[in-house]
Amino acid sequence: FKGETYNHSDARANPDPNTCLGVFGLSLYTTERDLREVFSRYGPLAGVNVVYDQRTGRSRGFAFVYFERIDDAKEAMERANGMELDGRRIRVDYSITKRPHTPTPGIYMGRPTHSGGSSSSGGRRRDSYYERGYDRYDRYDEYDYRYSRRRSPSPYYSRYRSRSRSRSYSPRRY
DNA sequence: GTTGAGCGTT
Repeated sequence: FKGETYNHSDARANPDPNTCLGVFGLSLYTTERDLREVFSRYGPLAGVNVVYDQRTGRSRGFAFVYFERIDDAKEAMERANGMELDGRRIRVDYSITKRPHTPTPGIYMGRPTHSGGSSSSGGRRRDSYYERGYDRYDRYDEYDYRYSRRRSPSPYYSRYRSRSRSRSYSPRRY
C-alpha cells in the first residue's frame, strides 16, 4: 500500500510467473522421480531437471520443475514452498533463468548465419534455443575452475570415476 | 549421509 520500493533489478525477489519452477534446498538424495511424485499432483508436468554438479556428479541441491500450465505452476509454488521433502525444507519459486545454456542442442541445426539458409526445417527456427533470460546472470557462467591451478587437463581427473571406486590396494600387473 | 547459500553448460 505504501510506496515500498521493490528492487526490480533483482529478479530473484520478483520472478515472473512461469511454467518453470526452481526448487532449492533439496536433499542430495532427492531425485527427479521424487520431485515428479510431489509436483505431479498439482498438475501435469512437462519435465523435471535436477541440477547435478559436473565435477562430483551429485546433486547440487536444487532442481527445476517444468509445468505445462502456469496455473498449475502457481498452485505448486504456493503449496510446495516450504514443504518438507526428504528431511529438508524446500523453497519453490519461479525460475528466473529459463533454461540451461545449450551449447549444442543434440543435432546440428545448421549454420548460425542466415545467409540463404532456409533449409529443411522450413526456416522456422531461429534463435529459440538461446533465450535472453540469462544474460544478466552471466557472471554465474564464469566458474572458478577457469582459474584452476591445473591448466592442462590431467588424465586422472574426472574420468572413470565410477569405475575405480574402491581405491584400495589393487596393483595391476602387466 | 554435510551444512548454510544456492538459478541450470549430462
